[in-house]
Amino acid sequence: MDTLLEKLKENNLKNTPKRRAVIGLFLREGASLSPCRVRILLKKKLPKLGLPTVYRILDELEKIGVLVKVQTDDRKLHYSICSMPENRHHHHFICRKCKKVKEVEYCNFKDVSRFIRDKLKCVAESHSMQIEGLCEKCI
Amino acid sequence: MDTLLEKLKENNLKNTPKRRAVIGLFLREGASLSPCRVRILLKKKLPKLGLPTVYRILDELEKIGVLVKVQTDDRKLHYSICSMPENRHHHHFICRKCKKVKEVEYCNFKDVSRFIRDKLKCVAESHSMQIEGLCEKCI
DNA sequence: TTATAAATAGAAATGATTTCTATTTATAAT
DNA sequence: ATTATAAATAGAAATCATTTCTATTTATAA
Repeated sequence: MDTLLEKLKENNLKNTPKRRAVIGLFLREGASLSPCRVRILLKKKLPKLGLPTVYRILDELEKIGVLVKVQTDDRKLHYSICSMPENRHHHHFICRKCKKVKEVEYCNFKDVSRFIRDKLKCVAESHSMQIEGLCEKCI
Repeated sequence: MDTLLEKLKENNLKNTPKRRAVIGLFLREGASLSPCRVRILLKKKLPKLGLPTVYRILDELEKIGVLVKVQTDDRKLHYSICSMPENRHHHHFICRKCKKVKEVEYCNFKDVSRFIRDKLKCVAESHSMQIEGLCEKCI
């Protein structure tokens, strides 16, 4: 938590109660959350927290690397906490039951891009992968 | 084209001018298109084509396997034609310049799911991957 | 040719996300 | 501690993709 709060300062973002609450929530939940869900879960503690504020906070936290966007089938915004050190490439596993997100430090970009080059004559520049399944607890 | 039109019949969908036009468009373009873009591109030929109709046609064509949804960063709907025989697992490469979509018959799901099982103690059930880059013509 | 269900147009609703403005607050300098 | 300042926030309103609804039109099988 403290490390994450320092990140705010490093990036000239003020340490406000709402930002702390959002970070704390993601740490507790460990799951991917939509802006709407974030608001609902913080409703009791922060009844005046507005949805636009939630959107802005999530956006800021993503920009400084505290959160990551997670792709979902419903094409809505979802974020989860990101504990991976900056710029360390990785993917995400999401439990389809409890929505917990785990970081996956496995990648085969080399093989993929070789395939793209040899078979399609194209140049792969980036890729993203989402893996869905059941986590340890939900199996 | 004829193969695709047969698919309509197989699935009890009528062979209408609008459906033919949409399929034809995707065949010509070979790129991923949003519903809005589909409408714009067909405006001249079908001035009365409504957006709700486009949405419904795209949805139907996806359900019968003529089109596939393509994931994009903007979290909007995008489709592209799918020439891969049913249920043959594959991924998609999208050119970031011209938006052309190419099917990628390469997958490393075995390795990924082994990693998920051994390192995270989770069970991977499905995954999706998008690869972005430059196609032959746009390099 | 006709009867029928399916397909469509167009208006309207929905709902996520963004923008805007006035007010409040964290923080650095005193 | 106080104060000045820019940054952060609330709340209303706008935007825009997507969906729903209803009346009308059309493809197709008999």
